[in-house]
Amino acid sequence: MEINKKELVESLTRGRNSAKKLQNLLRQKVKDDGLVSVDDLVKEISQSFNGCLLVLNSCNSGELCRVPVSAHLNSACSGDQIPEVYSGNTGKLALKGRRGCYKRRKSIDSRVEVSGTIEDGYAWRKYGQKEILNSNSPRCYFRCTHKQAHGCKALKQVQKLEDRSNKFHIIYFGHHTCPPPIPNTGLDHHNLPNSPSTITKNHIDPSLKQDPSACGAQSSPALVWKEIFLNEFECFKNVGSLCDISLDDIIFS
DNA sequence: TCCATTTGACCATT
DNA sequence: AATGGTCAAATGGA
Repeated sequence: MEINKKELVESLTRGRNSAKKLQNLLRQKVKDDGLVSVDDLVKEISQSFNGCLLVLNSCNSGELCRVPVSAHLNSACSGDQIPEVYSGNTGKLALKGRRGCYKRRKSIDSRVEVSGTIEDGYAWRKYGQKEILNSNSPRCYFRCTHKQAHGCKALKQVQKLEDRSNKFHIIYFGHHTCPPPIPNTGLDHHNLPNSPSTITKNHIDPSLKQDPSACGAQSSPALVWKEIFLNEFECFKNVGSLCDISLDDIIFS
């Protein structure tokens, strides 16, 4: 695999520097004084990772292809503005009058996978399905099963690819704030249902019923960003040629 | 009874 | 007006 390492390092360095600035902003709660805005930093970080991933993807290696999304759902709306509307099934709270008063998601905190399986270990609940124009396959919408229990805002969209590869185009939005899944072992795997959308929280973590508060849902913004970079770094490492780069060389040195 | 899925309707965005 | 994302009632399975 031939990789333009210099270009990668430059792009990662830009991302690191921007991340540091953003981290300082978040830590010190420095208000935007006109020098650098949070939005600019976020955009720069995203573009930096885009550049890296484009270089990596150009190597055409591996079964799994992960690229950032730049063309999906461009909007200035924030997911935080989505009103909390509980399911009619629970009967806890139904803001019927506000139905549809939601905002489309930002594209910045999203990523794409093309994979032969839609299973990722997390428990997802399907909340919608749409026929998409010029596509034979419907798009399915999933949210984290722990959305109500832990306030986890992770979402994903799954659509079968048009070709005959039996692969799926998966778009993830947001990051899990619920407990991570138990790594699959040979013993555990056969206990999981076939469809990830039917994986219940008990399959993932049976202890949740006893201690629903042990989820770490109150992550600080700085920690959330660090988690994002950790995930991306693991992705880079999996490609193979960056094994000689340590995490400390990339992030938060 | 509880929870997940289905699916038509609603509504924001383009 | 078209499109796509989400809601929520209805339904079914465990």
